[in-house]
Amino acid sequence: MAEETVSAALTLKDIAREAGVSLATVDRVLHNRPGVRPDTVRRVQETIARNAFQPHVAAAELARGRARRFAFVMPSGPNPFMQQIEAYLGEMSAWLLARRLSVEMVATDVFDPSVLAASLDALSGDYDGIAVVALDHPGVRVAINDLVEAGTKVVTLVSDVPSSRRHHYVGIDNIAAGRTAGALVGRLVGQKSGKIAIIAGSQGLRDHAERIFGFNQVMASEFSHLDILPLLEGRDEDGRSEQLISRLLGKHPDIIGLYNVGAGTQGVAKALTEAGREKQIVFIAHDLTAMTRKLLLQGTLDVAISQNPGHEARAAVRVLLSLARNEPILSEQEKIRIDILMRDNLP
Amino acid sequence: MAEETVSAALTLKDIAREAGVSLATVDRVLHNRPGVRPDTVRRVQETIARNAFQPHVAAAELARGRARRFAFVMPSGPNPFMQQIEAYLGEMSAWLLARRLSVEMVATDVFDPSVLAASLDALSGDYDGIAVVALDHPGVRVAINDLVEAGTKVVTLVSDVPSSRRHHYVGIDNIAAGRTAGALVGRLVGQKSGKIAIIAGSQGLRDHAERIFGFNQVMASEFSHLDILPLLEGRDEDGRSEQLISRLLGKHPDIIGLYNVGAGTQGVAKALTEAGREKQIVFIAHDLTAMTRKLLLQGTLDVAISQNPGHEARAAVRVLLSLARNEPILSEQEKIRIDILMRDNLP
DNA sequence: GGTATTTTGAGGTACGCAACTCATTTTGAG
DNA sequence: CTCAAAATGAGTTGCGTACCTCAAAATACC
Repeated sequence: MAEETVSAALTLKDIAREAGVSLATVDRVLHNRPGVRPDTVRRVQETIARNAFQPHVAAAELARGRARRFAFVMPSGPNPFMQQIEAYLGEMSAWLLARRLSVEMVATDVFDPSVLAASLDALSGDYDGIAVVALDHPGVRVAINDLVEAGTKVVTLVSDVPSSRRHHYVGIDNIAAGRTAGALVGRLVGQKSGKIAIIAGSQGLRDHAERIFGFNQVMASEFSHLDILPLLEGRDEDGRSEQLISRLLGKHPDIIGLYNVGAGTQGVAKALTEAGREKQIVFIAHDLTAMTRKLLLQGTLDVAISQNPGHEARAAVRVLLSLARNEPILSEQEKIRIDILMRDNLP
Repeated sequence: MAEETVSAALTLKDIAREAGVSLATVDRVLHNRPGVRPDTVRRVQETIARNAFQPHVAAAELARGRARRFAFVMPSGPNPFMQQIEAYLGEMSAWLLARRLSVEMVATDVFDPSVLAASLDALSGDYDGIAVVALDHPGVRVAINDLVEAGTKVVTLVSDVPSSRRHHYVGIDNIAAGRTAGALVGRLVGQKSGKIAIIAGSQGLRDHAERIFGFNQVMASEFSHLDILPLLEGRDEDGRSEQLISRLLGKHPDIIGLYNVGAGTQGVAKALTEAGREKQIVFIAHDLTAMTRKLLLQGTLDVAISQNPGHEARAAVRVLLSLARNEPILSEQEKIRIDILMRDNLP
């Protein structure tokens, strides 16, 4: 009778034996520690590659002892989107605890570059990884690069700083989001012709500017028969947005579409319903909140374009963890999709 | 100077001390082993709860030694959707290896209840968890229940068997998907009136039947001015679907909307373009493949309703793993969304 | 009361790796 | 060839849990 061939998973010891070196040397190679001849490094790495060896993540985690600390740098003040991210992190607490990970929230004024940069500087050295809702500004870029230089893993969240050396961006392509909004407005107004209104928080916000850009791109190239009204800026405030839209509706009885790029959706909706035109005007906005959900079900809001905040929170944690462990990232998994939410596919 | 308060994570030893029992007893409680007085069990559990203690997953994983084995029971034959799931599992191979997990594919005729049930029976005892694309049939239900009874974790994938004792379902709500399709057709045809065509693989397939149900529901309640043509059955084959649609288009010059419930989208698209009516007719189908992607970009297909196969593959693995570890499941994370994909939000 | 049974304690081993020390060997420069 | 520096080997310890054995204590039963 043949002996049973037990294909037990390989261990570092097996790699050491096969490469003809000691465990200590394999360990040095694996962690880029100095004191190994380039020749030997190659030999060990080849053995690892040939056997498709992966260190047992549980053993590695257990052996390193210290827990990993991550920080989420988020805007201060009451921002529903950010509050959702925080809530989803809370839902993960058992998951985090079982892995001995700690995630701390750091609130700061992310809209002031020097304040944000100072906040980031202050975190240096204390954390293994940092997720930050960042403004794209030279000072912030430098602060991020300093963190990376010091060995901290950095992930930008929701808003990217592409010119920095951050390891990863967790968020959507806002130009594509704007294009999606444009295509939906154009398609949903049907054969009618008329005016399209567009309101944003501010053109100075990178994500808003990008959405507007994508929106205009599609409107110009595919729905040029529609008349786009000049952009309004509502500063993401309900009151101001309502005022602006009310006035606009009064002036233009032939508005058939409305795109709200940023927050303040409640104000916009109020203006629409008070004018009694919520059924005639195609209304598209961003993000799924309790309020936009209600508006979708009522029919006031036709489409909500959304990025899943739960997914973003979890993806940021997973990416930071993979980076800290020197594990490959499942890019498909961590990519944030542009969700088109209508009444019937509400999650 | 005050001593530093090191808040090291709790261990089983700490729980044992605080509960006034030995490590062995805590272990017995934690793993539901017999030989502990109910009174003591409660005391230990309370201590665990009071401290929000979570066993260190890495230590637990390392200590148990044996690797976990999972099986994916999938339809045999060339099914692009299933091939995608397989491909995504392949992308996870490093991730799986690092956790010493093995995932094996088992192809079978999932459309024959007795064959499927026999396949499931044959797997009993060999696996820690099984994900299965299951037919909803009494024989299959029994096979699933037997597996659960024997301690195997079972997850239904894409197609559910709600009456069984499976631990979890990874897939979408197909009624909601049909409703979404209906709402989109209704909205996108605009003010026009005319006929709506609908073609499915077979009404006998549970997912198809559910989508049709949802679709008709919305059409009846909200777009009753549209004339729904009798359902065609294309058996998910391109050739047959093309024939059926060609004939239908010839008979009805006033078709303005078309919903393909199942596969065979290529055939349907061919019939549309050969009739030269791909721009006039709103066309909605399911799933994102290389082909539907092309059709979306061309404008032949207006919307693809999709469930992310990568997400489904990963969610199934994660859920099986969490179940095997007796860990809580992050339900938000594992919920599969109904994706509305248009040209501008293609992933 | 004594005996059988149940419950609990004490302790050990193993899992695979990180991180470290110290001794030894090899290499390279002069 | 000599000596210093670099490279490598050999070994230890500890991480927190699972799983096991055996003895001791507590309890139940008659």
